[in-house]
Amino acid sequence: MKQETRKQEIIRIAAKLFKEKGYSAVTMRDLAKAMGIKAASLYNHINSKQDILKTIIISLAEEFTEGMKLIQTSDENCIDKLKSIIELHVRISSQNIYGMASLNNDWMHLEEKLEYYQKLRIDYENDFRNILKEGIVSGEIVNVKPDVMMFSILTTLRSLYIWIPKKEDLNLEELSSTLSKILITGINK
Amino acid sequence: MKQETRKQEIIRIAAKLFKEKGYSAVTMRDLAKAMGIKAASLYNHINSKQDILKTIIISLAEEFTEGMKLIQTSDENCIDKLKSIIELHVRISSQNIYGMASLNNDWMHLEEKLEYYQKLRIDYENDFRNILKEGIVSGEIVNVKPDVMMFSILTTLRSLYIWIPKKEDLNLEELSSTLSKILITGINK
DNA sequence: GAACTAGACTAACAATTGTTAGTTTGTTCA
DNA sequence: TGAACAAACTAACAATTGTTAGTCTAGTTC
Repeated sequence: MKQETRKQEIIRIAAKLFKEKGYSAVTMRDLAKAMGIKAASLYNHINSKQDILKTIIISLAEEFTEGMKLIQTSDENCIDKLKSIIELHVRISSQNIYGMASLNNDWMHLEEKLEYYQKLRIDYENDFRNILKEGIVSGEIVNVKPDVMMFSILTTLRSLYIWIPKKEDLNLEELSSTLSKILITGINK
Repeated sequence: MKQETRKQEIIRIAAKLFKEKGYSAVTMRDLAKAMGIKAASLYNHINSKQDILKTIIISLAEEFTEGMKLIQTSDENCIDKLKSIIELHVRISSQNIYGMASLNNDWMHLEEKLEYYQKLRIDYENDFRNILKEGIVSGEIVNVKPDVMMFSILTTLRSLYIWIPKKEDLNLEELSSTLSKILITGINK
């Protein structure tokens, strides 16, 4: 088990505060207080507030991109690819509850990395939509608007970070399979 | 068609800015600039920045609560109640694209009205969950965890404001029925 | 024409913001 | 012992924050 550096600790605590109040509402003095030090001391470890946000968001976005590339190039059928995407989101979200909040809510405060982030996001959505479209062609998936299907599934997956911490008895595999059932086969009997 | 007061105009423009950058990142000078006036002039019409947020969020939250009460006390079956909830969200979200962003992302910056908002939210979720539970008992809805079902459907509905503005050719009734199909009967063929 | 009103303005405030410079403290290792 | 380093500190900065006080202007009403 690798020891957490002071920088990593600052970023972890920052993500927690960002989740509670949003990037803009968290001051460097808030963060320092949560670390038990003075604001100026933070700058021995990090370059800027913006840099913290960038680190949190970009590392997560790249993790999703890598996961999607693996799924996309696998030889699973479309339904199984969808299940793999659901597992990907459950895994990353449960491991990064706080960071996921920044990814979802504070990406617009990225500065130099904003364009790069937006490209990753658009590519991810395109890959996702293409899997659905393939499923429609192959007859695995119903022929309704792929945009609406993607929106529905993806917003649910993107919001997992809100909901996971509220469940005491969390079994990740069980959550993935329950979600797969609901998202893929619906709730109607 | 009632004429919009200056106050309502300020609130409308504020909601638009809040959607783009979040409540905390929007300054009164930003808002004034968007209105074409000076920051101090805003205070001829509104009491405080906080008051703007409160107005946006509470009016929307109460609109949802009223809608839910009507659906809850109707004599529809559970699946039809769900469809009515979907229509409720599509209608309110499409009429208040900007305000919905504040409702979803900036509620934690409410001050005196925070508790009241949270009560409305919890009550709404309880009503929603109870409809699902009734559907399970009556055999209309599959017997999987109602919490996960509610989370899945509700997060999709709560995110409509992100997605609706991107669709040029928006037919609200069509969107409601497509969403009903996807959320209720799933995407599997 | 006088009074009133809506709605803008300038100027300023006290507090808070992210950040820098320079210094001190304690620990590690040659 | 002494050099080196990580990590904290104090003090301060220039800019920005929400907001107030007081004033001016143009239109409406009596």
